[in-house]
This record gives sequence, structure tokens and C-alpha cells, in this order.
Amino acid sequence: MIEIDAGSPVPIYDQIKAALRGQVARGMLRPGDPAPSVRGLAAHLRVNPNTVARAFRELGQEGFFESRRGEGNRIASSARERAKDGLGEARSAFAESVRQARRGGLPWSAILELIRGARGEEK
Amino acid sequence: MIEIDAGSPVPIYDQIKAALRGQVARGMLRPGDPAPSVRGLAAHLRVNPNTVARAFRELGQEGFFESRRGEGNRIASSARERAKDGLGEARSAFAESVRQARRGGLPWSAILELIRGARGEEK
Amino acid sequence: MIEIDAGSPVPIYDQIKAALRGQVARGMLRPGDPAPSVRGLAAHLRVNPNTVARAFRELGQEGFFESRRGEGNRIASSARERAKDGLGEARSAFAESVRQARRGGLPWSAILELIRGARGEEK
Amino acid sequence: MIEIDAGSPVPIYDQIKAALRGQVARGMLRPGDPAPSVRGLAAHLRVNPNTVARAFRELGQEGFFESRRGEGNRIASSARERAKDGLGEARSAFAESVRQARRGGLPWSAILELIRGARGEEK
DNA sequence: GTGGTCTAGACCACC
DNA sequence: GTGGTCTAGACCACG
Repeated sequence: MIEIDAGSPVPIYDQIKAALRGQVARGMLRPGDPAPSVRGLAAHLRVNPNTVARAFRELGQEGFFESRRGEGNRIASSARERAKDGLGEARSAFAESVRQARRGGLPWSAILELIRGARGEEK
Repeated sequence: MIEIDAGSPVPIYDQIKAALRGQVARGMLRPGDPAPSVRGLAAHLRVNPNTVARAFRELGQEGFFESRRGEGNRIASSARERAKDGLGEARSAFAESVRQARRGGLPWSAILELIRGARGEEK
Repeated sequence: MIEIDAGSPVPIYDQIKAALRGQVARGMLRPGDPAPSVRGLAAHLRVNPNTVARAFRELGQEGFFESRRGEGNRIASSARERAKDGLGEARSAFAESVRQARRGGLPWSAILELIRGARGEEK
Repeated sequence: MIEIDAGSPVPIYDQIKAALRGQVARGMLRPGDPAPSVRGLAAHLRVNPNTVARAFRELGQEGFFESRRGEGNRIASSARERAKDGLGEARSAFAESVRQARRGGLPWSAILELIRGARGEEK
């Protein structure tokens, strides 16, 4: 359902948050759908449940989940819009990385090359 | 000479490293030129001297500086080529940020848009 | 007959317990009256029957119900006095919430204001 | 500096958050002041550093702190207003507890009595 | 020194 | 079964 790169400098809980937002943005998860269970997802990702719980808690604070006691989390009805907001964050994080690449003198040609490469890999 | 963004998530020492590499890549610093002084640069950037020292140490380990007896550090003759490469480091950091942006559902169109925008601004 | 706020941080079974106590305190339920059925109440509140059962069990342990052979539960004769007390439980929960409000800097004036408001609304 | 009630049903990290907001609301902490260190406060409260860290992280996400890398947290310039916003939360949490007390039939007289008592205790 | 991340495992509350 | 809280302790990154 979700894949995590343990070697990435991006914190695991941030990868999880992004992945869930991405699934909503792409329509794979819809408002009202149950979110995966904390323990289940943790087992699947081979990650400590606390780490998943943190991601979920933060998504909950953003209003991305609606959690009813003892019944797990559901995707909030406003999640699609939240996902779009999330894109704003993703956008600015990405913009920051472009700035840093340019500081270092990485030429536009190399940047575009990398993007072409990633896009190809993704399928 | 150099500008640092204290609010950025990118570590200051990384911004400094990138900026120096960038200055070489753009020809503002040339092989044989004296490297800026740690203290002077720290004062100018209003940054902890340890931070500048760290950046310099790491650049030194890469062979970016040459030290001649009694004359302090100078930009190495090989610095230009090293810098131009974008040095793998910048490359892989940028690649990682592309992955994270994609996890979060940022579409390729938005990514390319951002790059077009940044490129236009810079020119 | 009873209303439950599913969005409240107060556990549902606590809301049910409080509501029954409140109905007795206000004379809407009298000693000797039959207690509502667990299933019926659960259906009416759209709540898990286990949750209602828990509320009833705990009220039973307090001596709130009397069970006569073969007649099911009835409101105990002592229920009225127990309820009127506010039952320590409600008292201490409320006291705790006053403390937390004060920790957060909510001034006495705002607290009293809120109470005046709630009282006015209810009347 | 801060006091915590380990026996309270209110989570420790919430007590810490409320306490800091309260100190700002009362002017004991001002924008620009350094926040206590995570480890130091944890030791003082005899609490696990993670618990304090969580409180601080959440306050940070609210924009209550400005954290500069390696230099600890400072009270954000907007903290006073945030503290007022925080009062909104405290207010609604308190209102909820009034509702619950009333559900249970706790009479207004008892409520007012409790408040008078708490106020007296506080000095 | 600072804060941040992650793991491990215990315990509780709710439904 | 679910999520939430807390503790303990390791390790890393930053300045």
C-alpha cells in the first residue's frame, strides 16, 4: 500500500504523511474511507508503531483524519482540500531544494536531466 | 559576497559549502585566489565561527582548497571541475527532494512549472 | 430521551452515565421506574451496545439500579440522593477542568462569564 | 517555574503546553525570551524528555516558538496572540466540562461553590 | 550544549 | 480490536 525508504534523510513519519496525502490527492483514498490501522501499517512498513502514530497524529491535527474513539481513523471529508494545501508545503519544500541546488552551481541542464530520469523510473 | 538564509531547513554549513562551490563554478572565485577568512566570513554572515569552520573543513577534505606553507588556504586548481559537476552531493540531495515531492502527490507539471519560474527569476 | 455528542472528548459511556443520573436528579426518572433496555438505548443513540452495557454495569455497581427477581432492572430508591450529590465523580472531573483552564491562563472572569452564559442558555 | 500534576487525567504534555501558554498570557514569558531547554525542564519536572519534547514540538507547530537550529527555542513574536487563541481552546474545553457536569445534574450551586473554592486555594 | 528521530515495550481507555 | 500516553535509552545533526 505504501512504501518507505529507510535510507532517506527525510524522516519516516514525514514520508508516511506525504504518502497518505498523495494517496488522497490521487484519489486512491477517499473521504470516509478508513485509514490503515496504526499497528497494521507499522508492521507492514517494519517500523515502530510510535512512528506511524506520530504521522497519524499530525495528520489528525491538520484535520486530515476524523478519529472516532475506538473505531480507528477515517479520511476526513475535507481531506481532498487539505491534500491540496499539503501540496503547498510540498511545493515550497521543493522550491527550497531548487534554491540549494542552484547555490551549489548545479546547472539547469543537470536539474532537468535528473527530473527526466526520475520521471522515467517512475514508469 | 555570500548570502545565507537562516530560516531555511538547509543547514547553514551546507549553504556555505554550496555557495563557495557556486562562486567557483560561476568564476567569481578562481583557482589560486585566497580563500576568505573563517572569522571574517563568520562575522559577515552573522554566524557561529564553528559553523564556517565546519564548512571549510569539509571543503578542504574534498580537495577544494590548497594550502601552501605559510600562505593560508587558496582555491585549488581542481576546484573548478569539482564544482562544475554539482558534486554528486547536490545531485543526490535534489533527487531525494524530487522523490519526496512525488510521494506527496505533487504532479510533474507543478514541478516543471516551479523550475521554469525559478529559472526565469534568476536570469 | 437522551442525547449524546459523538464529537465530544467525554467518553460516550460517561455521557450516558451522566445523562441517566441527570434524569433522575431532575425527576424525569423516578425510583421504581424500569431502566431503559440496553439494546433499545443503544439503537436509539446509534452507539455500540457494549458501550451502553458498560455504563449500566458501572451504574449498577454504584447501587443506582435495583434488580428484582425476574423483573429486570429498576431505578433504585436511593438513586435520587446519589444523583443529587453530583457524585464526587462529576465534582472532581469538573474541579480538574478548572485547574487545567487556569494553567492555560484563562482568567476567572472568563470562567465566570462562560458559566453565566451556559446558565442563561439552559434556563 | 512550572508545576505538573502527575495524577491528573490531563496528559502531561497538555499540562506543559497550557502552562507555557499561561506564562505568556500572564506576561511571565515574553516574545524573544528563550524557552526552557527540553532536557532541563524534563529534569525539573521529573518527566521523560520525550514528553517535554512533544509539548514543545506541538507548540512549535502552532507557531508559538521560533526555533533556530542548535540554539534552542525562543518565544515567537506572535506568541501573545497565539496565547489568546489558546484561550479559545481552553475556553471550549472548559465549556465542554460544564456541559458534562450539567448532564450529570451537578447543580449550579455546586459548580459555583467549586469555583469559589479553587479561587480561594489559588490565593 | 541544543533539539530531532527512532526503537522498544508497558499500560490505559475506548468501543 | 482500536488509538493514546509515557518511559527508557540510543543515535544523529546542528552550532
